[in-house]
Amino acid sequence: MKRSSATIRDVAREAGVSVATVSRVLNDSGPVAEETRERINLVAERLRYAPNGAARSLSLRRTKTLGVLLPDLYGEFFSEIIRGIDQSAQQRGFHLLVSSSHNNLSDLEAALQAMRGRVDGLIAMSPHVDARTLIVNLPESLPVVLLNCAIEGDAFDALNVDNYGGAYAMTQHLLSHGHTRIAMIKGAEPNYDASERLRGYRAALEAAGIELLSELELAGDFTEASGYRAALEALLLVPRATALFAANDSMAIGALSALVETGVRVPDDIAVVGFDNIPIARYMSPPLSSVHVSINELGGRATERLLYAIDQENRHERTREVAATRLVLRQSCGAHEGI
Amino acid sequence: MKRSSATIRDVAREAGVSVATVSRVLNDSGPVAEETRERINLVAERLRYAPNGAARSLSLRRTKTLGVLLPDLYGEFFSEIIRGIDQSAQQRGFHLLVSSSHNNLSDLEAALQAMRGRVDGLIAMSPHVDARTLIVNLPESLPVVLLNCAIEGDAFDALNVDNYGGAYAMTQHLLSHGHTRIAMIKGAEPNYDASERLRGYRAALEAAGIELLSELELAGDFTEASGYRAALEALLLVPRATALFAANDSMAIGALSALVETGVRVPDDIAVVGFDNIPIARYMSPPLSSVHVSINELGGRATERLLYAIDQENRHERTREVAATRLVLRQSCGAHEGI
DNA sequence: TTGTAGGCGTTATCAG
DNA sequence: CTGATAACGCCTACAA
Repeated sequence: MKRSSATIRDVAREAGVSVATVSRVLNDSGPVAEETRERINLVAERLRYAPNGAARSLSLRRTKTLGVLLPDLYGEFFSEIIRGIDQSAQQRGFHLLVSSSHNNLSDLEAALQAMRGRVDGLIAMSPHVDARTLIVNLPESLPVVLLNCAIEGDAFDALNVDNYGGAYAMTQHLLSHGHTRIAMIKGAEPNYDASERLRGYRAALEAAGIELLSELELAGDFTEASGYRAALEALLLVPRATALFAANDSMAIGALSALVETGVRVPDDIAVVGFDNIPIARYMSPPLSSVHVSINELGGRATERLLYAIDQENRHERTREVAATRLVLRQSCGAHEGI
Repeated sequence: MKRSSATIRDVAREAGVSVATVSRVLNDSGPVAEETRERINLVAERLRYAPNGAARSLSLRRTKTLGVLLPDLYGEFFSEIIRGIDQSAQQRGFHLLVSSSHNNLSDLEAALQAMRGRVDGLIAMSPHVDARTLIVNLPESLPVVLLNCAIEGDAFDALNVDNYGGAYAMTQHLLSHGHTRIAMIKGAEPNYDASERLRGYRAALEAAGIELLSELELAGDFTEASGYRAALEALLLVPRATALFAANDSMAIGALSALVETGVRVPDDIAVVGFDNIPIARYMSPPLSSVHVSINELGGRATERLLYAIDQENRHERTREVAATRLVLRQSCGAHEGI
């Protein structure tokens, strides 16, 4: 019973041929006599031979795997996005090397370093990541697609959600239904999505000639718990806000829960809306209105872009793409009844 | 401007030393004069040198990465479990090669093959996977931890949720509160979790001397949508069921939604309970009672086990571990009011 | 159609 | 302390 597994040499020896021939039949490159081919296949199967990935990558200079850099895997948003990435990648025979939860910069740099020679390209999604860090830590030959990052310059391909536009549109919608005291539950602070959504909210209010009140901008960190707390805070405002715009659905769901518990009716007493339109939003009670983002499509799109960049050996134009959002109006904002 | 990135040779040449010395300072193995060490570090930094992972793995015979095999990444359950795995892995400096969405067997086999030489160990979580497939497709030297798989034999380390016990306990709880007509929304069919949970439900009913009725076992597939549909079906039963036990929380949430929409009060008219206790369960209205599973802890635990196996070079006893569950009773089952 | 040999980038074992 | 040099497992000219 051998300790380590069969190599191409073992197969060659058993089949009485050279490694070159074995390699040829396994990748069917080059001509091989039908008879030897069969013999080799048989031996390979018997020995349960499978090529060693590391050796293969080293020799071929490509790994057939994509690196995915994430901030943290919490919640449905990320699970959806990875899902989108994985589906597209798998379709093209690529694997995923994921690395998440980078709180500090050195963690991130370490992860970046470790990707070297292990991936053919990289999808980076840390909202904290700035381009500089990436440029410094990556070989220029590695194709990169930035997903939802605060981008500066045009060194990378980038894919962003229209956070600003979505927030603007949703705020405008609330305004058009008579709300003037709209509170926003903000996202985690140094986050790009968070600040863009806040910017959209503010811009819409200003465009409507409504004064921005800092008391209406409530702290949050994208978790249900923070949405819950923020909603309780919102109830203390005088006069009370008539609408609550959470920077993501998780917080909106937390807020809904707080309101139900305190006997505040949604949407009659207060309207609630979220952002992302995660699958579960539709099943809340009342069903949650939200700014729809095609999350897994976003992941898929990023993968396509990356694979293209890899095919072109990075000799393509860098482009920036902004994924549109659209409002999905359900009962939580009272749109159905028309306030 | 060089096309490909710097190798250890480049660093050696620039610093006027041999590759061996460079390797020594980079991994600080072996003694090196302080002066040369500094020089090498400087050059390495200037050249932005980072060791090639593939070459490193090939030479060291270990990759510092763990393979993760998943059925599909849908929903909060999987996102939580990967999160748990990733956290533990990262702590020990390991990366994750994930591969999911294996519908057919050949996909799975391909993924397994591709892991060869790319990972130091494997966490497999497909509820469809049977041990045979794994054994046949993996080199015996690769440590494997089975997570929530239908296991047979003792060829692998295994970690399971106490699906049976949890379902039994929850059913018993409902029974003890006077429910006798308890409907179960089943999980996706060939799934191990699904069948174990069903088995627990049935056993509890039988133990209470209650007849099993097939009309009370409703089809589901773990998605919110299927829970929604099942709840509507349940309402058609005569006499109506007084409690609804969904095989996971997503379906329970779908069911809640359907009940609210049709004006059926929970828990007054019908109790609803789920399984998994995903983070969002607590924020439903009414808050969802569920069988708690420490999901991300489960992932973390699996990782620990795998890392241990790797450390022991697989020369350890295989063990099977069952993670306990506990009931988390919130308002959706009326436990607070005591039916 | 097949085999030989060199290289992919590192690490590690020897001598010096 | 440092430098050759042989692995690691695979692919691919180039020769035969």
